[in-house]
Amino acid sequence: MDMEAGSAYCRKQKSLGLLCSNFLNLYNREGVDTIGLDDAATRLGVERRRIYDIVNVLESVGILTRKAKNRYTWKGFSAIPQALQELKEEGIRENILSNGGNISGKLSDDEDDDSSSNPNSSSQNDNKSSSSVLPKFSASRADNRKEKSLALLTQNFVKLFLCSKMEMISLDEAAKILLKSVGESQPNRTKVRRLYDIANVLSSMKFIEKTHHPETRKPAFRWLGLKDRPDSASVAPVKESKKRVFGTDLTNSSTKRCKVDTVPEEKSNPVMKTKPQPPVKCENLGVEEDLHQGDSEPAPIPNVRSYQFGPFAPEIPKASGAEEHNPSVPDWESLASAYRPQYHNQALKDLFDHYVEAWQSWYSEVAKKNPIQLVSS
DNA sequence: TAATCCCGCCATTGT
DNA sequence: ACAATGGCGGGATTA
Repeated sequence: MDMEAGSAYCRKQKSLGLLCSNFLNLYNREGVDTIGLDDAATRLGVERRRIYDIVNVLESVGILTRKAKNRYTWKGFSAIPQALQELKEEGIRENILSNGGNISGKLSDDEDDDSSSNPNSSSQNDNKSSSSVLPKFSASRADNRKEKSLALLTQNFVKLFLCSKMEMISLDEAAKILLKSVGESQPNRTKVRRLYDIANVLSSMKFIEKTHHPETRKPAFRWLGLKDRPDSASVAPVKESKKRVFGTDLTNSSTKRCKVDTVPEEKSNPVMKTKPQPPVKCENLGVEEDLHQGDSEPAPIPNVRSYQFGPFAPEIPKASGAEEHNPSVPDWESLASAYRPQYHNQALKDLFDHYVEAWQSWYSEVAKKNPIQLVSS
């Protein structure tokens, strides 16, 4: 029975990784400096919950910072090197894998340079209470929650790669190692689930890539991080114009999986809360709908929709027709340029180009200063 | 079947 | 009290 007509639910189109890619190329353009969660959710066509996931991991890597309620500040890719550097230092300092017990308590978790301290203040600050004295382990019961946060898990996961020598880790191992947090015990079934989420978004940014353990054949992830780029050489910069195009919006969403639905059985109770607003209006987001910034773009887009993988979907679908390149994929840059060609979809091509460009600029930024160089605070 | 991981309920925390 | 955040894990989807 059933009546699916042409669209079947496809989990991959709703993955966090893809969502992350969309998020990135939606906000990674000049003019953007602040991001509203509601706006993001609407434009990307996903529920708020998912935005929290994305934002949390992106913040862990320095791309964003929370500014206020419902609002994040876009720092950009250029903030990554610094963040990773600090993450690395922190990791070495406290953690030290292999451990011996656990990461010494957990004190400072956040990183980021943070702006300088307020210069203002001429003197005694006022402020209310300054109870924090820092001594006394204040293992606040409250912060217990943060111990398990996605953000922290992300940072620890990254630290693991940054500090440890092993460069191929399976999520199970990672979960086990990262279990050092306060007396957690037991199986971390949940933790692994979270790790999958994290791995997906990190993969979409190409920080890591999925592979297989040579021996075990078991799936594992390899750190790509900011691979040093030897000389630019490849990648022709700015090939075409098209700096900020984006008229097409690729939303995930189309055919939901939904939970309670029209089940042919079961007592459907009255009262099912279900979602208050299921109207997933996804289909095509307006091309013009938009908001601040006068981004007027004629948007020639021919109605895109199928589109199956973002420019950075993990694992390149070998669907490519005529491609002659090694499967090893050592460098993204070369691969990227090799790929650029055929894309029947104009919009997709533009989008891809844009991303490549952004990535490039980020790389050059990184290239200027070695990643392994302590930055003077 | 095992590996992956989306979805959204609902506990927390913020205002 | 209500709104914003975000653990958590059931179970659908994929490999």
